[in-house]
Amino acid sequence: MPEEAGFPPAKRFRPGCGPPGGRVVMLLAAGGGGGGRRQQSALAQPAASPYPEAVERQRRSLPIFPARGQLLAQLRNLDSAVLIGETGSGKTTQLPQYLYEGGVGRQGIIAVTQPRRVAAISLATRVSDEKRTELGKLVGYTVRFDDLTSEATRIKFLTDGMLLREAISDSLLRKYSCVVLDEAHERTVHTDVLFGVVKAAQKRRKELGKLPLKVIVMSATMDVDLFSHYFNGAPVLYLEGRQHPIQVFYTKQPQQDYLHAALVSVFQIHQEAPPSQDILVFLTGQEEIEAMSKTCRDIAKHLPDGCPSMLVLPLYASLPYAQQLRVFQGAPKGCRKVIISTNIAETSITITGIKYVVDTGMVKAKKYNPGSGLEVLAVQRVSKTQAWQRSGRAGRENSGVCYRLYTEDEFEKFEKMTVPEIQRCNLASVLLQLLAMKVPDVLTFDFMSKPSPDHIQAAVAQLDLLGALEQKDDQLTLTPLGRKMAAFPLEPRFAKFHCTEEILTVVSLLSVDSVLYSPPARRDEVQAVRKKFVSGEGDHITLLNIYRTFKNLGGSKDWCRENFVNSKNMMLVAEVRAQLRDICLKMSMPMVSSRGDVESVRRCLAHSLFMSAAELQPDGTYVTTATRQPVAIHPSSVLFHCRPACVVYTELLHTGRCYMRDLCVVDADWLYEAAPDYFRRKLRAARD
DNA sequence: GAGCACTGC
Repeated sequence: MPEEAGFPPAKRFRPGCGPPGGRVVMLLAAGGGGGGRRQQSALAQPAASPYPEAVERQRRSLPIFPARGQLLAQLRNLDSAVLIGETGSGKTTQLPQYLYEGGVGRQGIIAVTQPRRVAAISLATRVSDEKRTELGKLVGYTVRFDDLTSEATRIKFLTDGMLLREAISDSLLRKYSCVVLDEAHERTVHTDVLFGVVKAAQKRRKELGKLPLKVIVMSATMDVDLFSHYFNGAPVLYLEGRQHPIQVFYTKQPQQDYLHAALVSVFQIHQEAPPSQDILVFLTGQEEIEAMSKTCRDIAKHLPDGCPSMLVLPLYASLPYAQQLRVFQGAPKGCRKVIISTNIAETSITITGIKYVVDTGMVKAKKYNPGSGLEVLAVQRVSKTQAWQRSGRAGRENSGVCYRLYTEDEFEKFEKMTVPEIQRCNLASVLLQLLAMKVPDVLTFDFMSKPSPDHIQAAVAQLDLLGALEQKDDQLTLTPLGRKMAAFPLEPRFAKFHCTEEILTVVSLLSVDSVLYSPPARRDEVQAVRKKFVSGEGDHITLLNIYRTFKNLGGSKDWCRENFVNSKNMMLVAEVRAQLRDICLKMSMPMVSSRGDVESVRRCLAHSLFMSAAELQPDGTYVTTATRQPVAIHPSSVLFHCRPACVVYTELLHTGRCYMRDLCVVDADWLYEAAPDYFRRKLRAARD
C-alpha cells in the first residue's frame, strides 16, 4: 500500500486482541472466518426444540451455541458475571433466550439494556421472531415514546436511560430477576450510573431476603478487569466471535496533515484494489467530511482510463435521513463506494461490504474542565480501544485491511481507553436522578470510575442554585421542587418552570436538535423566509413563533420545507411536548396559558438560565455574569445585529471566539430575583 | 462579524 504514506508490512490481529489473563473462563474457541470447528456438546442441546428448522439451524451456527450448557450452568449459580463476546458471537440475541429457557425469567423479567433506541427495538424484534412470538408479548421493548411490552413480557430490551428512569420509582428494580447491561465497554453516562444502581439493588435485595438480582455485564473488549473488580470479583466468561482477521498498517513517519494522508490512502487503495471492495474513512466532523467528499469527487473525475469509478458518500448524524440511507445501497457494478464518516460509523451505523478502513486517529469529542465548569468540543486523538473498534469495521464479512495514518509509536502513546463520559460531562442530571432514587449519600456514590470531587461539587452547586437541594441531618436531599424537576426528562435547568403552554413549547424546542435548517448556499432565501417569525426579544421567542405557526397551519411537511424547518426535529418537538404535558398533568401542575404574554415567558427563561447570562459592556462587547469571560453573539442568532443590555443564553460555543447561542433578552432585575444570593456573591467578587 | 462529535430520558 501507499508508499507515500510509508506503511511497513502488516500486522495481523483479531479485534479484541485475544483473551486476557486472570480470572477468565474460556467457554469456546470456535475459530474465525465462520469456518471454525464446531463442538457438539450434549449439554448444549435443548431437550425438544420448538424452533422451525431454518431458525434453529441459524441459532445453532452461532459461536455462542456450543457454550450454551456451560454458560447456563455457570450463570445459574452466579450473582454477577462479566461476559466478553466478540462481534458476531450472538451473545445479545441468544443469552437472554438461554436465560429464559433456563428458568431465570420465571420470577421476574429479564432486562437487557442498550445505549441506543434503534438497537433495543431491532434486537427485540429479532429475538421475538426467533421465539416465534408476537413482538410485545414474551419479548418486548421499552424506549422513550414507545413501549411495546405486556403482562406476558419476560425478556425486555430497553435503553439504559429508560431503566434508569424506572429506577427512580423503584430503586430495587423489583420487576426484574436479571439485568443484562450490554455494550458496557461504551461507558455511556447512563450505563455507568446503572452499574452503581444495579449493584446497590442487588445488595439491598439480598439484605432484605428478596429475590436475588442477577447482573450480567456484557462487553466487546477484553479490558474488563474494571468491571469484574467493581462487581466484587465477578467471573469473566470469554466467548470467541466471528470476526475475520484484519491486517493493520501503520505509517512509517508521523503525518503532519491527516486529511492529506487520508486522501492519498484512499486513492492508492482505489487504484490497486478490486472495485467491489469499499472504503470507510474516519474524519472528525461535518465540514471536514463535506470538503473531503468534494475533493475526492473532483480527483475521481480525472483518473486515468481503466481506473474504476468512485461513489463518494459523506456520513454524519445531522445529515438528512434519506442521505444517510444511501450508504447502505450497493454501488453500481465496477464502481467503488467510499464512505467518509464521523465516529457515527464506529458504533451506531454498521455498513456491510467494507474491506478497507482508513483511520486518521482523530475524533471530535467533548472535554470537561471542572475548574471552569465548561464543556469544550475539541479535535483530539482517539484511544486505543477506539482505534481497534474502527479497525474492526473492516472485518465484518471477510478479512479486511486497516490503514492507520499514524505510526506504531504514536499508537502506543494513545490513551488505553476513552475517558468514560461520566468524567467528561456536567453531572447535574446524574445527581438529580440519584437523589430522586434516594441514594443515601450521593457525594460518595459508588461509581465505577469516580468523577473528581470538584466535578461533583460543581453539580451540587448548580442544583442548589436551582433550588433543588436541601441539607437534612448532614444529608443532601431533594426539595419538593427538586423532586418535580427529576420527574422530567430534561436538563435540570430546563426542568424548573411554571407550567404554561408557551413554556412547555420552548422547553421542548430546546431539548431537541435545532428545528432550523439553514443551507449556507441559500442564505438569502432562508433569511427572507425567516423574517416573518423573527422576534426582537431573541431566539427562543422566534422559535416559539415558528412552532405556533407550524401548529396553526396543520403541521405539514410541505410547510416545513418551504420555511427551512427540519420536519423530523419539529415532529420530535411535538412528541416531547406531549410527553412533558402528560407529566405535568400527572403531577397535577396547573396548566395556564400566558395568552401571548411573551414577557412572562422571558421571565421564566431568566429564572432557568440565570447562570448563563451576559451583560453589554460600554465598548459594545459582552462578558458573562458568572465568570466575566468575553463572549459574542453567534451570527446565527436573530440578535446578531442588536445590542441588548442583558441576555441569557442556552449554550456557549467555543470555536475561534466564544459565542453565545440561542439568546433571550432579559431584564437584569429578573436575574437578580431568580437567585439573589448568587448575584450578591458575584457582586462582592467583582468589587474585590 | 461564523459554523456542533455522538447518544439518551
